[in-house]
Amino acid sequence: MSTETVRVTVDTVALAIEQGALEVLLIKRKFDPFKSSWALPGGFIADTDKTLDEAAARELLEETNVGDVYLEQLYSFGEKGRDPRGRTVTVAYLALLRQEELELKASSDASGVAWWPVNQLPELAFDHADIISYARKRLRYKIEYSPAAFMLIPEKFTLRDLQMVYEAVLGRSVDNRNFRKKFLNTGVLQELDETSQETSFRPARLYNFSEGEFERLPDRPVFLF
Amino acid sequence: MSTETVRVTVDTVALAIEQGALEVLLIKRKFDPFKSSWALPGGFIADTDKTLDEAAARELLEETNVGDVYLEQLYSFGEKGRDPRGRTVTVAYLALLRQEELELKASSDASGVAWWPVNQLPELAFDHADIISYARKRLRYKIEYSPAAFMLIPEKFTLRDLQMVYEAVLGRSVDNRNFRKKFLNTGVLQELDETSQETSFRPARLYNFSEGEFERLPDRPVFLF
DNA sequence: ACAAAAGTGTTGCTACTACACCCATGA
DNA sequence: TCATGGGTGTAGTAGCAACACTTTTGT
Repeated sequence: MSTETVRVTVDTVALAIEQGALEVLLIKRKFDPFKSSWALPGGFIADTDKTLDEAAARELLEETNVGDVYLEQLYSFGEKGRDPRGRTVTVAYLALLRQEELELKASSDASGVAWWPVNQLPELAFDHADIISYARKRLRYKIEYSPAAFMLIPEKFTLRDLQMVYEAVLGRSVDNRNFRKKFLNTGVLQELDETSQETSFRPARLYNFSEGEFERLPDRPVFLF
Repeated sequence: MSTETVRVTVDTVALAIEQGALEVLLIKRKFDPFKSSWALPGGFIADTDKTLDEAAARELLEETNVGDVYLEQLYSFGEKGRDPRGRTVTVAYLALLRQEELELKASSDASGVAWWPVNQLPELAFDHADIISYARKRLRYKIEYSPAAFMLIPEKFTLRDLQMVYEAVLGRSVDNRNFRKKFLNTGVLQELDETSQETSFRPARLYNFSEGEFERLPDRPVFLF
């Protein structure tokens, strides 16, 4: 039995929807290894972190100025050779957020922070491309039986906003009549007395997500389209 | 940013069905901390392990003599204080196996190896009770959309064997007519020309699981009962 | 009046649930 | 012939997929 220790990092795949496309938050590395490559925000566990979740939240906040966010642990990566400095285990996290509410700010460890469309990523450091595709797969499953989609849109949203999330994540279009019918039937959408901002065409009704109604659903719901 | 290193272990929740009940494989610790408590088999990553999966397989083999097994990564636990020796991150694995095919053998690090019914566990070391309940939850989801159930029964099985797995994992009984109909309709069961061993009552037909047919199913199948 | 997206119903079909009895075998 | 689990069918229902047009609004 080996008692030697290894390095452990916590890296986050933060996803958001921008104009109907799924985007991921990346930082540009300032130091070696992979200096000036793009990479996932994250870093080594600190002694002050009581939990791994806390470490992920702290790193995300420090490196990108993004806080107060939905986070869930994804998977751990520990293949030998994935970090040239020596064995490193990375606990990957998934974050879901509303891009518009955020003000990015690069940390001193990074020479940049930016959103990148997941379908046009730059060269990435380490095995971060694998981690991102794992996160996308998880999200695809997740929106089918959880309210994950609502973390990607504003509190008040139109049915079209919601449908766009499903289309962006699933990568295909869905029938709008069936989509509305099914979602309205679940009862988790609370109709508001407001409509979307004036556009040059017909304004759409706004809705809220009702956490309470969601919890009250029998079994696991299936939001499959 | 802290660059200090931490200990990383890989621990496995190995599950099997015995007489209709779900059981987990535990070892009795020979050394402190938690000397002579029961715990999950596992240990520190070795330099020779190319991947975390490999580390889990190696530890399981060394500590219990169980090899050649289905393994999947579950979740990582890293809360401060979960190991009295200092910060330790544990990457937990799930193993599914057929108990009857195994010959257990405790390693020199352990003073015992045994199967324990998940509903009557002894006091466990560390946070291993939490890890086991996480594994059970994962398995509950998993049998609904994957062929996981077939890893828990012999290659040749009766429909009753299969149903028993679902009942043990879901913790409730299911209607046998509907169960048979649904499973036979999927086409993943290959009817054999054999029947189960002579019993004092009517022998049951044996089946094979057809991996090929499973892969050919459209979308993700839903084995929900 | 036009451009643009919002919003709406029906039909056919599939797949699920609920439910109870006869069958085959060995002792 | 009895005990034991093996094996089967139906009817009602609910929910899904497929499908195209009318409405509302601002310009």
